Amino acid sequence: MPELAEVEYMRKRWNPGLGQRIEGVRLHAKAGVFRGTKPRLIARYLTGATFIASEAAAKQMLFRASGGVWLGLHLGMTGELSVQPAGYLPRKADHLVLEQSGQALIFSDFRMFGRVQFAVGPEAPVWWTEIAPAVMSKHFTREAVATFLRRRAKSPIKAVLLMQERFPGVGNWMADEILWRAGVHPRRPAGSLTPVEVAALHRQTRWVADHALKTIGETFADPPPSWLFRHRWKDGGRCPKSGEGLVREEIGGRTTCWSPGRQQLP
DNA sequence: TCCTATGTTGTATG
DNA sequence: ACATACAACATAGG
Repeated sequence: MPELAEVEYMRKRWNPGLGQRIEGVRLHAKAGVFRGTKPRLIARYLTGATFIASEAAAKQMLFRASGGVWLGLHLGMTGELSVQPAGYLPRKADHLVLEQSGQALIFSDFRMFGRVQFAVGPEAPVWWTEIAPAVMSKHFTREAVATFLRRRAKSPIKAVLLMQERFPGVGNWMADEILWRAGVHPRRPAGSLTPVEVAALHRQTRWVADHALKTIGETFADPPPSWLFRHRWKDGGRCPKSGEGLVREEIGGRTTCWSPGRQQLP
């Protein structure tokens, strides 16, 4: 489920816990989402700490608690955050539960492609600070995109858009939406795009991120029917701009949807 | 039973 | 060292 805007929405779901003490921690220490961490240490440090602030970047979230405690969450493919009433009994996929007075903050992920990260210290940990600058930031320039596409010249542009080191937060549906709006065929080699196409790709990346945050990121509401998003999920969909049938094929290992009239190979 | 799924990551190959 | 391609991870639902 989660790309840039879905992640932002999920981050805010824990807002009711801000300013509240974490009275207890329940976790599934052997769950794959804790790979590379020491779950018992996480439980020990979080217990008694106060949840202070959170932010999202790319497809990740960072939760800060008192005492220099930093909790990172990645939702993988099926991760979710929720708030449940106090006394809630964790279910199978509820791998991390932060108990507060009157409520519990839940991280669940049945497929366990998500992950938990953890650090203690005065500064945000490197696994957070090394995330690429957001596509809405001033660092995401047309020139940076052009340089990156040149370095990945032979890969299909669809696969390149999924690379988090340059397009943080872009996932499968966003990549298709961006290419559709830019009028670029997903199978085009990244190095073959003209300067005009690179400019369009850069502009549409920002546009899609901005508008997804305003719809999905705020209320989890679907974007309007004018978006490819609303038509791309199953066979038989029609292009909201041209009305022609959409095509779905696997590109770069991911199901890809495009509008053949608007997005052509040379 | 078989296929698909809004994501990464390790590994093999060039 | 770098770029590229793809299997693997784990689970549910159609």
